Amino acid sequence: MEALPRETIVDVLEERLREDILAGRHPAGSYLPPERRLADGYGVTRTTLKHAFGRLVQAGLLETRHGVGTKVLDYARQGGADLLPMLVRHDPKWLHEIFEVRRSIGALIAERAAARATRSQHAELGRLLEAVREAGDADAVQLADIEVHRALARATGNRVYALLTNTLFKAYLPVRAALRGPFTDAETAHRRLVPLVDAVVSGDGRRAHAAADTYLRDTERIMLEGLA
Amino acid sequence: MEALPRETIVDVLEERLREDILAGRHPAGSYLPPERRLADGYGVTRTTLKHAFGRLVQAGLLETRHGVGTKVLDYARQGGADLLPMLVRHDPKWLHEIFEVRRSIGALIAERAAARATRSQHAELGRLLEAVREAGDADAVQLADIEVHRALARATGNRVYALLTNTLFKAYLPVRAALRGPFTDAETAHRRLVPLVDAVVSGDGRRAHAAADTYLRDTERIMLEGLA
DNA sequence: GTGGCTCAGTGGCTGAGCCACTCAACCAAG
DNA sequence: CTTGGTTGAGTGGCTCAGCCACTGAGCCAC
Repeated sequence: MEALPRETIVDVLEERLREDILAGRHPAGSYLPPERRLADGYGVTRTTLKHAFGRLVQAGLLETRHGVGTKVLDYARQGGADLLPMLVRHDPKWLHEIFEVRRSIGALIAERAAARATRSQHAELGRLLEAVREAGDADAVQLADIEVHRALARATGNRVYALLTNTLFKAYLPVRAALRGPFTDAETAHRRLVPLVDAVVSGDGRRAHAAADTYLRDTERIMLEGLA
Repeated sequence: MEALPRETIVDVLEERLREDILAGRHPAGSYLPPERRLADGYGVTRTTLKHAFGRLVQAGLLETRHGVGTKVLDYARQGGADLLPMLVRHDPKWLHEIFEVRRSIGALIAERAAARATRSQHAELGRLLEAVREAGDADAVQLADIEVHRALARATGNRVYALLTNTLFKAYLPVRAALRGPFTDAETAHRRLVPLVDAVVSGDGRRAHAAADTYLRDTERIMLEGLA
């Protein structure tokens, strides 16, 4: 088992604030009510509210200025990719756009990985691929699959790809359970990955690019079917 | 003028903690000292420390568990792209890797934008391109240039590209001043952008892809020269 | 062994309070 | 009039002391 999530007040408050902002109840460019009043409204302490603010500030949703107030930013303009988990939870339509980007970048990563992966990275890919086949349930298969893609990103030799991959995964992690379609059968999931890993290990960039595209299109289609 | 940054205690503390973590003084997997002791050590209140913690938790550098402690995570494994600004500040070597990714994704964006941009987006690109020429100093040129790229990302019709673009810009924003090389002359900067915008407006995906690649290689080279 | 209890240690959260900053209104000097 | 300084209300930044809630290890009764 893995120990997981506690829902703290700050979590709930952050969620609530985010919803209020994304839903337009606090339009971009406007100022939030003063902290004392807002905290009062939500029934929490100012300190707690500020903790929630801190997260939203970092995410690019808010901007506080000492002595002035807290301004709602336009996330499309100021926000970074780390907003995606929030945005997906707020409106699943984002998933389509995330998948499209994932497909393009995934192909890019496969191509780079084919060109640059080291021997030991080839071996690691093999091990992780095998782990997909041996995973117990859909959940485990999905996680094993993610590990393969992480390893591919590492194999590019560019750590930024690894971080981007993390970001995109985090984006649909909140709705992960609804996207298990491609992973219900370990054997099938494994088979679907083989051409991609093969192409990368063979060092053929073009083939790796194509294989990644195929793989991502297939899994994407199945995932989106599962949603409908 | 633009009103900007205040360096608050939390900012400094966050920076300090981050350095201590990235430098390995708190290795991944280990636990930080208890908040009370750590706050004492840094000479701040526990509340303030927790604000700094909050940011690092969100960035994927720390994980707190009620009743247990605060664990240092492996950012390469858990961290998202929003860590990049921190990482660049800690070690400028990251810039090379960021630039490589920016080049690949930039080309991707240009290609998509060529295929999908609307008439009004074409017009907007024209306006923003003109703004580059008319910008006053290197700083303004750089900002105008960024706006062109933001508009390109929007023109893909996929909002995730816009967020990714923001993320990558934020990554080198902390060292922006050192990367002004390509923007010292507005006329030159403008001329360099023209083929890219032209290709996108013409709707020729292949040409847009190539033009973006050329543009990004050129500016990248000049920026990195400026660093050395 | 097994299960329940206790307790020390940890992070979560509070509420009251002071400090620092910003802005607009006012006012006096020119 | 214009200019420049002062003031005060309102805001976020930060502290402090303290209680609550959770975890895990050790103990104990069964």
